[in-house]
Amino acid sequence: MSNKNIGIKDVAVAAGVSVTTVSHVLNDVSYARISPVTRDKVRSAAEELGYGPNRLAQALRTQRTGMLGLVSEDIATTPHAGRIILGADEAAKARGYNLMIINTSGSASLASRQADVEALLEHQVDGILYATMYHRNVELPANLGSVPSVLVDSVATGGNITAVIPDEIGGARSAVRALLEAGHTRIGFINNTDDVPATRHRLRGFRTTLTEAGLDSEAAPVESEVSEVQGGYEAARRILARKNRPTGLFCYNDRMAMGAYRAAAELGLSIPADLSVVGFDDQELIAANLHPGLTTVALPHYEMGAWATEHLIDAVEGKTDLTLMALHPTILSCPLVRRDSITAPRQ
Amino acid sequence: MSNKNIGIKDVAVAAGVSVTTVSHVLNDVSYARISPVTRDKVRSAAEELGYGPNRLAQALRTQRTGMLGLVSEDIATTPHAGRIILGADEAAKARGYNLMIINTSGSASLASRQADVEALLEHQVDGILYATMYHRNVELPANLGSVPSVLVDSVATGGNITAVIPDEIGGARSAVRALLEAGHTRIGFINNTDDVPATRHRLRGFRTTLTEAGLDSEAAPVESEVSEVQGGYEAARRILARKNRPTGLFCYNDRMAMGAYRAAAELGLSIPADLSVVGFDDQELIAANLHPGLTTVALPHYEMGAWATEHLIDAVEGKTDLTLMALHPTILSCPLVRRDSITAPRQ
DNA sequence: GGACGTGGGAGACAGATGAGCAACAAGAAC
DNA sequence: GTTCTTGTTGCTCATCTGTCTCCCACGTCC
Repeated sequence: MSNKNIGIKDVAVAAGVSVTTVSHVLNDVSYARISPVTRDKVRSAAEELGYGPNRLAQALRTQRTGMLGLVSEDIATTPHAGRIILGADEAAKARGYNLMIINTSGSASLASRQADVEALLEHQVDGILYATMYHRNVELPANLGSVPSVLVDSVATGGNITAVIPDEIGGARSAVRALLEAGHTRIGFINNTDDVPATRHRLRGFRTTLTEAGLDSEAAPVESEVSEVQGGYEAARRILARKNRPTGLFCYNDRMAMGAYRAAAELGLSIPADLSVVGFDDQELIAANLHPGLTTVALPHYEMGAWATEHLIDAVEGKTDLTLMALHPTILSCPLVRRDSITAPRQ
Repeated sequence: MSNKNIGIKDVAVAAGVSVTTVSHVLNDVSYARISPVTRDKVRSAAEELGYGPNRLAQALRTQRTGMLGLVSEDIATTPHAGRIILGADEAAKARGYNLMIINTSGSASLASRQADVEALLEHQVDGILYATMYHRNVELPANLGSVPSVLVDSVATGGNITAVIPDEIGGARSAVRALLEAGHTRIGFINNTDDVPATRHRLRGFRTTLTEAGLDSEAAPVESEVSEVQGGYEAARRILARKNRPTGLFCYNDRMAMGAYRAAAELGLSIPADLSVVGFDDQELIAANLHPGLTTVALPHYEMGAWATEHLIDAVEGKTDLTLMALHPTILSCPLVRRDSITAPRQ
């Protein structure tokens, strides 16, 4: 209930002490020697007046605003942004920081990205989180370097900025292993056609896991399409039309898996009895609502947001040297979320 | 590329004038009389040094931070939040403001909401946007009143705070009209069981539109369930099992419509040939990806975010008196988004 | 006359703002 | 023709915003 325009000096007058003393008491300044009685007077005066500190003035003096900037791509179009923001917000709140958010578009010009960062800088944010909406290489605005910053879900083209990304390969391996463990020996992969790291990494995870299991590429067909429902449908039609069709299907993402569901339905194949399916992304809206529920690999967006914030704050407070972590991106694992789309193949 | 720690006084030294003059020039102070020559000197000095204003210091003096607080419910769990944020961010950016965002949970205690607002207040935000994730009545933290504020997607229990909400009734009417215009005369409604305004309003829109069309309640069955895919499925099974089953179905939301799709498929009913369906919400992930694409009613989240921000800034700048608008919530229309799930009924 | 216990004064942070001052010109009074 | 008045232009000084922090002051008791 902090009434605006109640300052430290109003508290000082009410408590009958100087502003210095109020500041000392309220901030628990270690070297200040003030009697318990006075401390009480100050504290209760502050309470009664509904005093709340003016963080601006504090910041001006201490050179620390307690604000972190977050520039996030495509806030509205993907649910991933929300999870990053949530992770960042909770981590920040836990340490007394707040988030200033600016949206940018994945296709925004470098100048516009730079203007976004500039706006954050003018507000004297203590650090900046730069979040992209899918794991890829981005060119960063130059002014980003003027405060500690961390990249979320991508790595910089130039390198040397701390970044946190998902373990695409590990996620793909978990997905394929789940199929393997259920007993499948013919497993197909429906991949994306975009040339992004995820495309390559998920494929690599798929391949190496099957190779290790002794399954050759004959039993591991791959079809690629645009990573949407329609693409998934088409790729699934193709892959399921093969002579020796796979009994397990790993899909690049949940949307493509949704397309695969439709393809299977049209072919009279029931999931999971005739075809086991695994997705990627764990988009609740899809994965949990498909019938049967889609087993999929979750992207650690919340965790990346929290990790990045945690370490950014450490850097701001001088507890960490980000440049040391900038050599290699930190990789967070992608856990498998089990639902009902996998079972043992008909022998 | 504003280097930090370059201040107005550095510019003053470089330009060979006083800081006052620099301030006058850079802010285009109307009453300041400064020669064009001096103005140029100042501006180019600022440019060269990469000067950027320190908004904190400005704010301390002017009592205006250029920051708006946005407390948003459940950022991560619904795509709606993202659209509100986007609308708010773009409107704010266009007028030189930035957003400070705090997440809260729909189920958070009043004390915790109050703490969120308090944090915003300590940062001296100029105004606050309070966004809930579904249109309902909320109890607001008391300290919200200390700066101009606008409610997004809800109305306050106490009333008298400016709010903007979607036109649920109009949206429902559009949905039903679309079915009517396609020639349907037996139209069912699958409703939500939660007691929220949307439930009542969509039902009212449904009823009045049909009554106006001369269709009695016999031809307009309603079934209610929890507003998820499963609930939609169950309600659809019931409604489609009726002797004279409807040929058109209006669903409370897209998730329930997704359940209806499944029910139809199981009954061998093809959409839209045997059953036309309309949803509500326009959740892209579902509506655009269902097969056939779901015709649905869009909620104006982006527009509400933008409207609220626009008017909040007007209030902050004294161009509007929010208390005048607080008497009745502003209602934004919900447009119908046509896809492929409606056609004429088989005669 | 130190040591100790208590507390206060005066910048500084970065910039905004309105009153005020110097310099000069034109017009007026003598 | 000199001095005074008045006005205008161009720019600066002092002060203010709310808080922190270094340094100093005052009184008391050994």
